[in-house]
Amino acid sequence: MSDLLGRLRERGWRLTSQRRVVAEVLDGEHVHLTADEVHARAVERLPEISRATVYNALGELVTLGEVVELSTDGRAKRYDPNARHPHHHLVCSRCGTIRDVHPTGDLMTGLAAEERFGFTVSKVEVTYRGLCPACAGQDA
Amino acid sequence: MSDLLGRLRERGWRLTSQRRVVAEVLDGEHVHLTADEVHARAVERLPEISRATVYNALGELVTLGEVVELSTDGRAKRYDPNARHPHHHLVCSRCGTIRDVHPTGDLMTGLAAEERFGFTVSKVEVTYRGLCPACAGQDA
DNA sequence: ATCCTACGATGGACGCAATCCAAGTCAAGA
DNA sequence: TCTTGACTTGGATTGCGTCCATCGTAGGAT
Repeated sequence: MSDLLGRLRERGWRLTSQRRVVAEVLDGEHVHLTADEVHARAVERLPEISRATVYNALGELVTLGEVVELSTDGRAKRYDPNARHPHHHLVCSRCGTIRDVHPTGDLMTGLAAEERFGFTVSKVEVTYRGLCPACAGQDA
Repeated sequence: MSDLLGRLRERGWRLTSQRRVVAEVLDGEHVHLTADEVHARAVERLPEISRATVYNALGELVTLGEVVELSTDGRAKRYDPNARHPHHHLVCSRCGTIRDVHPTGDLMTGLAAEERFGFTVSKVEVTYRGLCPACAGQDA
């Protein structure tokens, strides 16, 4: 994120206290909050902020390319602020913990031309699934 | 799917007319129906089948490993019957069309040990995104 | 062929995530 | 300071999925 607020202002984003708080909450590595979690943290700083506003701000940040939306389980979407440094995800199948990962190699070349069905392919998302150390520890 | 019903019977699956219809609807390549779409098609053959039953049957087929659940867009989950032949997906960003693809290369080796955060990684899902020929055709 | 019974089906109520909307509020340029 | 269009609000609404009490039935036993 670093100078997210500066970049947004340059793009003509009207800077309200609500938007500022949402952007501040979404800062750091391995941050993958749901909209409700973002709202809960935003409320700590700005008690009257509404859910609708959080949804609006998140949607705009996604459109602007500053945040990526993840749906790793069919439940609530999660918002990842690390959009400026492309990466993939490692997800615990039991507890849902998510880590950012940076696999090596060109993932794009694996898909042969005759397997593209005429699509113009523009990006690849990779999700590794398994058990995190804590969940692998507990038997069963 | 081929002899899905036979395999299910061997596993002690009680074969009801409802389950048979759900299994029949989920047959073929590049089939990625939502639960509601499965229900709609099932109703054509068995008018009184309920949505709850379709959800139950789909959930069981997923547990049995005969069908995989996809959430490519955060909207309704989709059900892919091709679970016995592992594959990945190519999704149109505009219309949502999904094709099965089989990329070459070992996707697992790309993830360095120090990038695994102690996880025991058991599978990898790859989603290619882009525009299908029809959507790329229309300008805008 | 018939009976039994445990497992499956039903459908309406419920819950969660997300979106919509009309009315009120405010950031930022003049 | 004023003005205005963009933003915020919260309650209603929608979409997707699950739950649950009741009814029905597949398939083994006789």
